[in-house]
Amino acid sequence: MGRQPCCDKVGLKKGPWTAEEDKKLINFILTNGQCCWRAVPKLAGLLRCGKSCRLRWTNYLRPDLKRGLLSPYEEQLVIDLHAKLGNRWSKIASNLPGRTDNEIKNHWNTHIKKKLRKLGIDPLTHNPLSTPTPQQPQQITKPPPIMSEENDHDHQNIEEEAIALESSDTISLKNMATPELETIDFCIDDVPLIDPYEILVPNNSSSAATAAATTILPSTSTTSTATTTTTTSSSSACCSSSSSSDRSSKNKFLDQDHHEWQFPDFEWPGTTFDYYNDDNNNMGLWDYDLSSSWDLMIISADHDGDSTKKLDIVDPDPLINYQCPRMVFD
DNA sequence: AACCAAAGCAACCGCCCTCCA
DNA sequence: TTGGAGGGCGGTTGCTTTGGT
Repeated sequence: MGRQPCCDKVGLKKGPWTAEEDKKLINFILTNGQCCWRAVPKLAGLLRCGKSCRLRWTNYLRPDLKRGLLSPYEEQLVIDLHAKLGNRWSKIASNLPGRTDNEIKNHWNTHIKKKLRKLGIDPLTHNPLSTPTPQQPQQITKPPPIMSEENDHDHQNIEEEAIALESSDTISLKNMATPELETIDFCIDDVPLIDPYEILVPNNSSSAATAAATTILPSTSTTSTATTTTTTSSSSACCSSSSSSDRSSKNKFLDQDHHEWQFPDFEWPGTTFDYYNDDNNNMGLWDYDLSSSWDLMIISADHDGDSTKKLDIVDPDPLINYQCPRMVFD
């Protein structure tokens, strides 16, 4: 008995995603959460395979993704993890918040492989290709800690995993949670892969992506702490876009008459999809200015006069005062 | 300016694993 | 226990961009 294809491919669109398709998918996921990818294209009005939708979301549209090149630190971490785990990109990616397995895999194939070969290292075995390279421990400036409360748990996992990986010869990631910049001994096969001038000095104001991932929409919880789930608990987020505490009658997204969630149809800030057109190819829709993007989205929906939309923005500033459900991303 | 090759990366393919009835 | 469904994962493809001539 043959295995059924993941979907009926007849009439389905393939190839690059358009802005319109992205918008539909984002709209759908934000409204309904992630659930049953096979059903997503139909429900979202997309002529795509469910698998394609999932990949597009996880690899490109997810709000907690970092964009842009891997930092030297991340690159080094990838190399070390690859030495231990091999081509298990998802495992490697799980140690790099905001990075996807696909992204890391691509980066490995296009950049790191070459870099290692240039240095006389076999990218497969991590052993010298022919003539051994003189080995020196190198120091690398560690990145700014990701210490917002909502991803504390995530961070803790990363730290634990990193420490677990810390065998005799590799990375010391202890004290990652320390807010001050430190240098740590960083010895991956003791091959210096970066020059000192290549080391980025992290900005303690925290990464934009981290900030973006921090609070997508504020919780209606009465506590002042904005909490967001970690990026790994996919099952808990399935088909849920809010926590139980969010489901209070005070929630402005809750249709009081029908007891249903009402989300606005929204337009992304800008006339066309600005997130495709950033100058640096680094700042995506979800990056630094995410909260303001959502701000615009909410305000826009609020002002378009559509009575079916249940937004009731009382205090647009600060954003934390908005009465809207917390979106759970993973 | 035009052409070509190489590089980069998003997306696809198909196998594998896990869950559940 | 078994088989189907759903999703995850790694490898590969092919389109787009970039750089060189």
